[in-house]
Amino acid sequence: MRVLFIHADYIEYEAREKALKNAEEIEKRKERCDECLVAFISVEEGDDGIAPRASKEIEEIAEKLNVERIVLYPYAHLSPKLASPDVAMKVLLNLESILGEKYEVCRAPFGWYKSFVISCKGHPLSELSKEIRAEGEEEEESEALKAEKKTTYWYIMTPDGELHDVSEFNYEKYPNLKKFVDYEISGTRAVTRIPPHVELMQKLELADYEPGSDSGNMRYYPKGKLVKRLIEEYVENRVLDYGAMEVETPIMYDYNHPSLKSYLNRFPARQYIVLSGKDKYFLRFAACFGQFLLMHDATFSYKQLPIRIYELAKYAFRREQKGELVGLRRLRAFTMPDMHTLAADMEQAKEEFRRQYEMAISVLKDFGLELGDYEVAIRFTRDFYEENREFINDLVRLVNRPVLIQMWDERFFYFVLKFEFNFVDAMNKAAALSTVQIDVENAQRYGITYYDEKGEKKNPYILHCSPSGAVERVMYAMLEKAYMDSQRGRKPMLPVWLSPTQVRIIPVKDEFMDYATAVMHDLADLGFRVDLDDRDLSVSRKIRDAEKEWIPYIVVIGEKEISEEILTVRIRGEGVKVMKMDEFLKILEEKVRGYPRAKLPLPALLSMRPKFRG
RNA sequence: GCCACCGUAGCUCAGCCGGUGGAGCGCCACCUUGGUAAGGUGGAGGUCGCGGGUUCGAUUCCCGCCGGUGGCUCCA
Repeated sequence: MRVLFIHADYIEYEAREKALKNAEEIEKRKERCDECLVAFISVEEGDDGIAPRASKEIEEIAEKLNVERIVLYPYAHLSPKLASPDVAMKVLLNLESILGEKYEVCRAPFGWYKSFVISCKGHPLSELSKEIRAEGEEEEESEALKAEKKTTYWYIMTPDGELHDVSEFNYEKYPNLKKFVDYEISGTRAVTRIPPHVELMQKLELADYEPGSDSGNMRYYPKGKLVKRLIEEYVENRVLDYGAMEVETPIMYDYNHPSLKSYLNRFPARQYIVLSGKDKYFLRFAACFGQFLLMHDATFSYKQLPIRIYELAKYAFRREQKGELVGLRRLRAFTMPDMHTLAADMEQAKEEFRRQYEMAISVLKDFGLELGDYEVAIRFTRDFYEENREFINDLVRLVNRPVLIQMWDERFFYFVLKFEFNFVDAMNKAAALSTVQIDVENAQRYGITYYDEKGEKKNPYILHCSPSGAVERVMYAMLEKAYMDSQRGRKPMLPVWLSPTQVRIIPVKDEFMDYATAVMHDLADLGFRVDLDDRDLSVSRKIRDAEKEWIPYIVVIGEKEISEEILTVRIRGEGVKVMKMDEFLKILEEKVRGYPRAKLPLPALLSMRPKFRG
């Protein structure tokens, strides 16, 4: 709430005409008040419960000025983020009644165009403005947080189903789990350097900051765009194979939509707001809304369940705090594969949960991320655990390693069970990748129903699943992992199917260019991403550049290769090997089989490529 | 959002206590035709993040803003 205070000799105002359709009805159009404190007030978003606090602030000033009369004057122009009229009205009425106990209060009518004349006293304290923060809201939030902390229990569960105290567990064999636990519970951080993946995303010309946009909205260079698209395609294929139906839903939603509103209000507002004329919309922060609204209108029966729908939320928007944004790890606009499964009952929900858990493991594996690169967290309510011990144990047994468990006495969120796979990066920070949750709340909130055996309407359980997590975050994890590999003396690289250039051809002299070009075309025709370094540079220099690009296969072509019809291939991380073309093709084919394919994202001749970054 | 640090050529960075700026890489030209991580010579390129202030004079000092990074908070 923003308030402009004027200590006045008098104020006169007159309501002229309605500014809002639902302006309040008034009896007396004209008012005058002498020797008073006038408070021009803008009620802002989130001010719902602010009246008691605001009245204290106003009283304080009134006391200092020693006035008996207070004028509450609704004045919208102090703030760009006004509360809705009904909220503002409520707050003003509240203020009026609280202040009315001690002061004579005039309240100027709400929702009218008014003319006014004011005489300001002009002494040092006679004019001041104040921003009264909706601390009530913050308190509530921290109360909820405190409550969560009070009734949260942390354990490590071993594959035998045993729960161990987090502080007593022996982490010797699981250093990453230790890092993850520390990060989760105490939030330990002790590093001061640019995250490795940020330097890499720039150096490899994958992605970069875009200062022309809002922070946390990235640009992708051709190579980065390719990698991103391949990841998206891959996840999409997996989800469709799993049985999901792809849909597309809007990226913005009515701020005042009833079901959406109650969902939004459960959390501190972190939305991007879009104004369309006078109407307010928020940008989606996940694909949930669109899919829920869509399923609300669908008709289906228990025989069709489970039903799975999927969308690649490009983008999902979250206006994270400035200080939280980092490279590709935490963004304000990101790409989220989001699948929702409607399940008839808890048994079916559990069955799906388990299958999706396994799918997530397999998906990450194809990005080169293995158990141990990431740690498993499983979170649930105590009730759920009591009824499903064996089910939980089974999840831990499946990964065959200790898992972080968080258990709540009460349900704070919309889910009763959730898992995440948390990647532990080079700076010992953790970031969630895959996740699945069993939602027991939103089917009701959105009025999603199916017909059961008796023909009665029932709310299904809803599973939220992102088998990979945000696409940008997958890129982040791959780059961080590559960096950690290089620290251990291994050559950093992306999986071959994701490498922007899979094969680089380097002719030893200009005269071999025709032959080299022919080799390039042979490979390209088979769907591999091949390019050719035709620049006027030494062979070793070209090799160096290719290595810096993490190219998995470098083929040098000279006299020997041409006369003997062989290929000399420098395989990343393995060394130089001489082979026949068909042998090379076999190796390549094996590396990309089953993965999405795409064309080279840049001109095939290196001499034709711009430099996007240094 | 709060606190701290940083912002000099496309990139990475040097520039002491105020007197209008340098290197390497990259780019362009020429020479060089090369065999598995940098061949040589020359040239172009800068409102020193933006806006104010102090000063005869500011890249340098002060304030504000923007952007990046780290910490706190947060992470539906």
